[in-house]
Amino acid sequence: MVARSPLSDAELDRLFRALADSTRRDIVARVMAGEQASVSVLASRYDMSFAAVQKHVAVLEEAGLVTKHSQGRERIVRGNPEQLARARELLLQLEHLWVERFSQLDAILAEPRRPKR
Amino acid sequence: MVARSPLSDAELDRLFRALADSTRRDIVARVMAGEQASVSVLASRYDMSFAAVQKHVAVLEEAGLVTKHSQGRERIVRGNPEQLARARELLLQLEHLWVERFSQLDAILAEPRRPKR
DNA sequence: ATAACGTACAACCACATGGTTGCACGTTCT
DNA sequence: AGAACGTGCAACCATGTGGTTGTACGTTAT
Repeated sequence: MVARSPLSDAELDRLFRALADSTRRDIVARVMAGEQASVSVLASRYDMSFAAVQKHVAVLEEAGLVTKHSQGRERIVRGNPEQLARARELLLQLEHLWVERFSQLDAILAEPRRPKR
Repeated sequence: MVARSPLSDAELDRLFRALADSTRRDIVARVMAGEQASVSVLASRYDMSFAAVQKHVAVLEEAGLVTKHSQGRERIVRGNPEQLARARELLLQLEHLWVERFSQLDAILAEPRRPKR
């Protein structure tokens, strides 16, 4: 159980926005799976220009989902699972609200008499 | 453990896109928490026009995160935690790829001699 | 040295997004 | 019946997004 600082609204916006594109989700999947991936190698996998893929990687990097590391003239893209965990954490919190409402409901039903409105 | 059918790329796009806005995340939080919420009651909470909030609710509805139910002249907005779970499931799968890479790595290191390249 | 490669970035374009106002229409209240 | 309310939708606008091509620049290979 690692203590993770919560993300700001703007960071969450960027994070979920980055995940809202199938090409970017695919890139994340590849780099998380450990594929040795320079930007151009990634680009060769998709039916779009190098520049387009480069932009996608930049979006992922700004969202913190990947990092880039210079290696000669190449930039190697690596996945950052921690940011995935943070996104997941938020979803879990939202789901938790759903669960908690029932305990609230129970409390209301346990009242001797509930006030009208 | 409920068997959930996987979402299409387009559905995932809509789902994460819907979550990539702090106003929408806040609406989700409210309705998941069980707040009795017509569209106009929700709208009164935010510093923007009714129409803007109505659009946000529409985006959430198309993403499957909320449902609307007629009640007289009002439309009551309810949260749908299942769609949250599906988004969370995808993140978990991506994180799982990260974990699995190490077992792959272990296998490679366990090789008597690894081929160059 | 020169060519080829990998990357970054700017300019541009079509379209989506998030906001606005205004209007139409069904429902509720007097 | 008529006023007020709640909602949906269209038109509009500024800005963002996802794609393109072209250019520049450092790194590697010949």
